[in-house]
Amino acid sequence: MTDTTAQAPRKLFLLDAFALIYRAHFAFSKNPRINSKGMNTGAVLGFTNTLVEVLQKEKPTHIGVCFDGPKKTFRHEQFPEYKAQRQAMPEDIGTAIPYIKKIIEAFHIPILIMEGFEADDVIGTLARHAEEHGFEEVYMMTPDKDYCQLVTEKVKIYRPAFMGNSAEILDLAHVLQRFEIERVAQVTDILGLQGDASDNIPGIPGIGEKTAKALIQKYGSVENLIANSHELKGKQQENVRNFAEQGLLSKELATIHINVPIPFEPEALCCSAPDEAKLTALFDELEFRQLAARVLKTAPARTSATAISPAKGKKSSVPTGAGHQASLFAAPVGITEMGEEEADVLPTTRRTLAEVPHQYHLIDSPALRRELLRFLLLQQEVSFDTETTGLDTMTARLVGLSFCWLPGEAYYVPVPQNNPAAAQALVDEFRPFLEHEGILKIGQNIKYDLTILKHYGIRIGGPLFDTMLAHYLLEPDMRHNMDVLAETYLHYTPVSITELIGPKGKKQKTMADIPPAEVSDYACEDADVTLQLKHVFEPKLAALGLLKLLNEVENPLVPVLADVEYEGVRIDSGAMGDYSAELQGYIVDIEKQIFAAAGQEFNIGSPKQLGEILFDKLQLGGGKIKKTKTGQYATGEEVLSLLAPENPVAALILEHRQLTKLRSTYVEALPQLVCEMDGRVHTSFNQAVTATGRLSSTNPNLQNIPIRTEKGREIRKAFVPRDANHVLVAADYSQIELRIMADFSKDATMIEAFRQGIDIHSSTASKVFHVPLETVDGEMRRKAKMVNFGIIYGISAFGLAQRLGVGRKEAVEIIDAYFEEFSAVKQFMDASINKARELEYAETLLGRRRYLRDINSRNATLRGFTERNAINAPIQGTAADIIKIAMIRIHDWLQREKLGTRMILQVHDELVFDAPKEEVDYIIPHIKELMINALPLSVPMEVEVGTGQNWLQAH
DNA sequence: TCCATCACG
DNA sequence: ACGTACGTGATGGAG
Repeated sequence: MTDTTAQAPRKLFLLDAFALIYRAHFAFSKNPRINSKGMNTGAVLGFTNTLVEVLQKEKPTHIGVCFDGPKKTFRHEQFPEYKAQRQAMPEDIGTAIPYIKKIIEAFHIPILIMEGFEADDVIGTLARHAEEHGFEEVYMMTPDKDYCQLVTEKVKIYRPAFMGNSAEILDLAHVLQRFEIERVAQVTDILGLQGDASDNIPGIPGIGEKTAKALIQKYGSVENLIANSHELKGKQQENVRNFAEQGLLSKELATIHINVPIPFEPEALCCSAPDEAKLTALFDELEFRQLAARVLKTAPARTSATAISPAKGKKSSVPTGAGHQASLFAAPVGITEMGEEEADVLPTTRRTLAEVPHQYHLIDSPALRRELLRFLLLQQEVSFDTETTGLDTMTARLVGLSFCWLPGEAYYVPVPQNNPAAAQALVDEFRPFLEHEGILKIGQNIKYDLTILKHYGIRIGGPLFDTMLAHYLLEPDMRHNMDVLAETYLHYTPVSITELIGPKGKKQKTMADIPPAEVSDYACEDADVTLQLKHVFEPKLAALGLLKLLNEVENPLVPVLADVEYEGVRIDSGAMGDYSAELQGYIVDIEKQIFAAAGQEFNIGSPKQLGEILFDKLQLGGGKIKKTKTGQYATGEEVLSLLAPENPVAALILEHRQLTKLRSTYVEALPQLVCEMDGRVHTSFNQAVTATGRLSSTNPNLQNIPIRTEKGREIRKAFVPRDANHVLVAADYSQIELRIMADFSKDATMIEAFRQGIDIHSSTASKVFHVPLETVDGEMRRKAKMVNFGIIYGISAFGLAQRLGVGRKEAVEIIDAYFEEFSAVKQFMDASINKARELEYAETLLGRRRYLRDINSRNATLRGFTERNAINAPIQGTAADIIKIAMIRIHDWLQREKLGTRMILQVHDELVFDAPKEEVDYIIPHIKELMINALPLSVPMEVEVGTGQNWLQAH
């Protein structure tokens, strides 16, 4: 960062022309740009936009555009099938290329082509030359991931911006993290193993992305993997041995060669002013008026696609350590010298504790503890972490607390003696800080710490900031472990827990087995890293307009979920046991019938064996036999239902499936998870896993308890109130997602139906089938219901046809009729996709994003998926936003009113409460009101509430 | 560890 | 020409 040279830094951009042209072309393929002469100008415009943007925004000192050379490359000689699946170049691209070349020339940018080599070889070679010539920054501009193998500290990938979203720079750390490798050269090993369908690189069968990463992590290279194939097991060993050569060839094909005989002439790559006359003529001919205005007049400032909203709340003036006198609390030192704005651009090697200045202190005397507490109470925000004996909050015991309020400086307070009373005493000592309402508490997955401390009678006070949730809003579909976050955003590798407590085993050590002096660095580091992550994430969230969502929804939801989990749900284990026996009786009986029909015994639960019995032995299906993608017979619900008329055994198998599912997943599993202390099950709600903003529930999953079938419903009878003085109260949003669709689309017909309180599926049926509401029959309503679901999911004729069991033609007619009647819905769906194409993300009413980076993919299937996501994600996500707000307000209200009612479950559009009988009549209208008004829409919200002695009754 | 299957919204 | 409804988690079987 200390640049002492007089010369300005040299910055080279190398563009992969064909990759960018293809991407540009397909980005416009859905609504092509045709000029008055009938020419499809999408590719030219997209490419030129990209070029102009990089020139204006990145201001390179040097630039070159590389095209694939003519003739076949050496790769085709090695492997004739190479890129054989590639379709011929679309005609529109063929006509675009001469124009693109002229535009590049008008910009005075050299075009680089080498016969017999592809652009990636040329770019790789030139990038390496440039680095050797001392260029400070070299960017390979391409959407192609193969280039990852070329990335170094100086050479990075520049993934171009498209239509308003910002560009992305992939540096060394990104690449290593993404492929989970140690050296970028191993990218070729990964690609060599897993193959690449688009280039027709075969790879090794049975090895996909996951396996490839794991194998390369273990063996380092394809060659070494083959040499050690004796260590592999079964089919995998067989495949690696049989396809060893194919694997090596694949690696070779994926390897970019950086020894292309091309001279490196920096002067030739120098940027210079464009030939404006030529550009004017070209843009005129192509009818690029806006572009011409941007390029040829003044250089206008680009407006950002997102508004930057200032951070809300108090201007924090965090006391720095400098003013404090105690020697312990010295001046701050940082883990890295990196400023926030540099963090995501700078590639650095990842550093560890030993390489970085820090002051971590073990606080192990009463005097030091008192002093620490005094300082804690002076702060406005503190990150803290609990060290415990395990991850299960119900059984884990506290081992120590760490705190940090200045980067690089942290404090660890161990529990003085290893006993519960000492832990309680320590917690009590720090209670004034922990319960302080004025201090912001920062943590990574802070719900865990809240729950641990709750067992010691602490209710954490003050606002919360969870770095895990902050990152969840920034990158919803990535992982949010602290270690990954530290590597990505701080270029720092924290001490691993394994280093401290040893590998997993039967004699697994816990924190309590390690001397506090050794735990101290680890614990301090966690609090320190968490604080630094907060400082990195906050401005990013502000820039994307996500701070409000974090501070007003996600962070306040944390203590609510902690309470919901802590309360738990009582399960009637006796009833479960009885039902298990009953189910077992049915299962044995059905098994006998199936074996009789099959003429032999076999494992009904094995899709493989079942397929062989049904299709080989019994010859069912009359030739029309479906296979799964792995080549086995498909025996899913759909297939078996089709076979049912042909042979009664199919229906028996379906029934067997249902019963064994109920037994193993619910009836047997749930009682085992009942906590001995209180007779309740305590699920975990994960707030940072779904792509849309919903919660998920694990261990056990209480969001998929059966209800749709009679035998399944029985299970809900075992979900009971805590005691005889309580009842369960269940409150459901009615049709929340369709109401959101009505609000988003402002469709008059749909809004009217909701305002009048008409059954929405009947209403839809009446419109679609053109009959009066009164004459809508069950069958019409059923079909309309499926259509309504389809609307929320981003409808497709094929999908609807499948669900309705009708032909595709009829499905198309129904959809057409729907869009005729609900034209605003159709417009909204189109607009959603168009918006997502520009932004490459979709957002909810509160600004929660889901990135849709494949929305402009040229792979039609992938693009189709992503387009449906563009419609579904805002709807599903807004529903999630709404119920989260309701949960926070209801929890808040129950506390303020000091009521005994407890929220005990959330199931996406339903909340369940365990309520004292005498409170029921009082709480119901309030809960309804709080749910209805959580986020008012232009259509009324409806909430249905029921009560009962078990969850089934409460519906 | 992956796959197929199926439970829920 | 292709292959499709959206979002989850747990299970048993097979490699």
